[in-house]
Amino acid sequence: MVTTKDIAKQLNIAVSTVGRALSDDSRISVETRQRVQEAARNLGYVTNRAARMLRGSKSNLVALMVPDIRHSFYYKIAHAMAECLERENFILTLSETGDRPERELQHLRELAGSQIAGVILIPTMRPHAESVRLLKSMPHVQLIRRHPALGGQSFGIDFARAVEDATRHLLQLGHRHIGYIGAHDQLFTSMDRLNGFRAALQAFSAKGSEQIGEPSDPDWSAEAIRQLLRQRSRPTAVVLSSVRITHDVLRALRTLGTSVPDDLSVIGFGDEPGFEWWGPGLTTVDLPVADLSTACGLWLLHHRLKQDDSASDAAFTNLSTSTLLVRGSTAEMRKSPAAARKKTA
Amino acid sequence: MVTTKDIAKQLNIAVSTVGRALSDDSRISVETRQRVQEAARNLGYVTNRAARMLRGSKSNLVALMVPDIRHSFYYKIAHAMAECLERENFILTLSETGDRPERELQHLRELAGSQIAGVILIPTMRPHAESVRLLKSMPHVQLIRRHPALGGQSFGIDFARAVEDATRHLLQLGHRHIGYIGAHDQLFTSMDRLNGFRAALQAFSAKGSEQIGEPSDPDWSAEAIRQLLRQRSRPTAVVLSSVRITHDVLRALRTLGTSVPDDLSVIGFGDEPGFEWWGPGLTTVDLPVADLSTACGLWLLHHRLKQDDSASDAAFTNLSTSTLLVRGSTAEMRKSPAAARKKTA
DNA sequence: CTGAAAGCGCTAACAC
DNA sequence: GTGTTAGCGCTTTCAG
Repeated sequence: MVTTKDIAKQLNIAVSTVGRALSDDSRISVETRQRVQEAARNLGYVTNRAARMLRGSKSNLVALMVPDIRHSFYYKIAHAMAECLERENFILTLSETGDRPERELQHLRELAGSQIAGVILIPTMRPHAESVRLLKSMPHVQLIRRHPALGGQSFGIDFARAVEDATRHLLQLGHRHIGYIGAHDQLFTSMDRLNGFRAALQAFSAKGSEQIGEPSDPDWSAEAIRQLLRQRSRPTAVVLSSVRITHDVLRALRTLGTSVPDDLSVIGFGDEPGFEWWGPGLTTVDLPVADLSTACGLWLLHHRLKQDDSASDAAFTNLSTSTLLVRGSTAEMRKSPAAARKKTA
Repeated sequence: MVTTKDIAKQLNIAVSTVGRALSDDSRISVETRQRVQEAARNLGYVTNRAARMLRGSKSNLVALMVPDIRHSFYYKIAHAMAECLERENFILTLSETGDRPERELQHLRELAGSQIAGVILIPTMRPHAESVRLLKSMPHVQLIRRHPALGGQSFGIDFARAVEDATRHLLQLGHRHIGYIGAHDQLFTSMDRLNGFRAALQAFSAKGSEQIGEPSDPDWSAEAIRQLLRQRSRPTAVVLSSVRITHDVLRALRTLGTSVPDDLSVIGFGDEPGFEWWGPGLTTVDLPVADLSTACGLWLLHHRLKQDDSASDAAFTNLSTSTLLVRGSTAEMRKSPAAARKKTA
C-alpha cells in the first residue's frame, strides 16, 4: 500500500505538503501540487479511508437493510439507492434481515462497528431494544414501513389510498361485492390497506368479503381465494393487498381455472415482470418504488450526512401516492357471470 | 462514541488491559475480563474498525459487483452472498456497473480506498486497465463471466452444456428445424451458448435458424422471433439463450398470438417468477445460481481472505451445470402444425 | 497479571 | 509555501 509518506519521501517534501497538495489546498504552489498529484497517480496511491475516519471524517458507507433482496419491492429499492449513492461516491452496503429482529440487530452491530455514515432501513415488526439504541447513534431513515421507536424520519407509500383507489375502480365498474385478501400483522401498513378497502366500500355501500391471514405461508393465499369463490353468494371481484399474495393468488387462479375477468375481476399489488402477461394482463397497483427510494436516498445524503450538524432531528414523513395500472383483469360487472361465460365461448 | 480509553478510565485500569480483556486474552484474570466486558456492554461500546484496520487487520467488507440488481440472475446472487457472508460477520457491499467499464472503475476506486477485504464481480466486457490494476491489489473472484485479464479465479455455469441439453430435448421430441435467438458480444459466454446449440444440432443432423443480435435493444428480440416465424420453412421450436431475450420473446409471442406449444415449442433461459404461468408453463433452463453463489462466497472467504497468506493465486475455475425444467411449452413435433391447431380447437 | 508507550496513515494546528 | 508535530482508537511489543 502506497501512503502519503511514500510520496513525500520520493519527492523529498513533508507529508503534510503531500496531504495538502492532494486536497488542492490553495496554500501549496501550483507546481508542487501537480508534482504530487502526478507522483500519486504513478505510484497508484489510494487514500486510506480508515485513517481519514480515525481523524473524524465520516465514512462513505450507507447501509440498506431490507427483508429479502429477491422481492421486486426491495431490489427496485436497492437499484435506485445504488444509482443515487454512486453519484455522490458513496458505497452501498446491503443487509438482509429476513424480517427477523435478531438478524437486524446482528447487522446493526456490524454496521455500527464499521462506522457506517447512515442507514436506510425497512424495519422488522419488533426491533430489539439494542437495535433501537444502536440506530440512535447513526443517522437513519425508515423506508416503506415505519416503527415508532425508530425515530420520526420516514419515507413511505400511501397504501390506504392505493387500495382505496383500486377498490373504487372496481366499484365504478359496477361491482358491489368485492373480496379482499390481506395480511394480519398488527403493526405497519397492513391495517392501512384494509382501511382503504373499507373506506371505498362504505362510500358505495357495497359488500366486502375479507380474508385476513398469514401470507408468508405459501398455501394460505391459495386457500383464501378458494374460500372466497366457494361462498354461495360470491364476490365478483377481488383486491389483493401485497405482492406476495398477488403471486400466490395468480398461481391459484390458474389452477382453479377461474375465468378472469369474466367470472372474477382481479386487482393485484405491485407490478412484477410477468404480471403483464398473466391471463388477460393484470390490472394492478403500480407502486412508485424507484422515485420514492431516490428521494429517500437523496434526503439522507443531504439532510442527515452533511458535515454541518445543522441536520435537525425533526420528524419528517413523506408519503408517495401510487397509480392504478389498468389492464385486462378487470371488467364491468355483468348481471350473471354465466351469461358472460357463454358470450365469450 | 465509547472507546477503550473510556472503559479504562471508568475501571481505573490501562487501555491495554481493556483491549486484552475484550479479546479474551488468557493473560488477563477472569475477574478483570468479566468486569471489562460488563462495563463495555453497559456503556454500549462497539469496537472501532477503522482503528483496528489502521493496525493492519482486514476489513469485513466484501464487495459484490453486478450489472443490475433488478435482474433475477443478479438478485439471486446477491441474496445468496448476503446470507453466506452474514454467517461469518462480513458486510456485503453492492455495486452496480450497468455493464459499463467506467462505472466499474469508479466503484473499484471507491472500494480500494475503503480497504475492502475482497471482491466478487461479474466483470464488464472490457474492463479498464486501471480496474485490472486495482483488482490485483485485492483478493477477488469472477462470477458467471470470465475475463482473462482479471486473474484465473472464477465460478461459472456451463452455458454450452445448458443450451445443448435444451436443444437435445427438442430434438428428442422430434423437432428437426430449431430456431435460436442469442446475443452478439464477442467475449464471454454468448459464444459458448451458440456452440452448445450447434453441437446438439450436428449430433442429430438437424437444421438451425440463428438470430444473433443486440438484445439490450428492447425491440430486437421481438423482431428476431418475428423473423423466425416469417420464414417460408419456419422452425417448429426455438431456444432462447438469455433471461432478457426470454422475457422479450414471451411478450412478443403473446402479441403475435402464436400458439405454444402447438405452433411452436419454446425453451426459455433462467427461471423467473411468471415463467411458470406463462401460457402453458415455460420449459426452461434452470440455472443453479444460488448454489453457485454460495460456493463462490465461501471460497473467497476461506481461500482468499484467511489471515495466513497461504492463499495461492493458482488458477481455479468451477463450472456448475444447470438442469432443464420441463413444463408445457415444449411438445412432440407433429407433421403438420395446422393439424395440431385443429385438434385443440 | 497489568501498565506504558509506540505506531498504523492521515489531517490540522502551529511553527517558520 | 512548506515543515513539524500531535493525535484519532486500537493492537502489540516491551517492561515490570
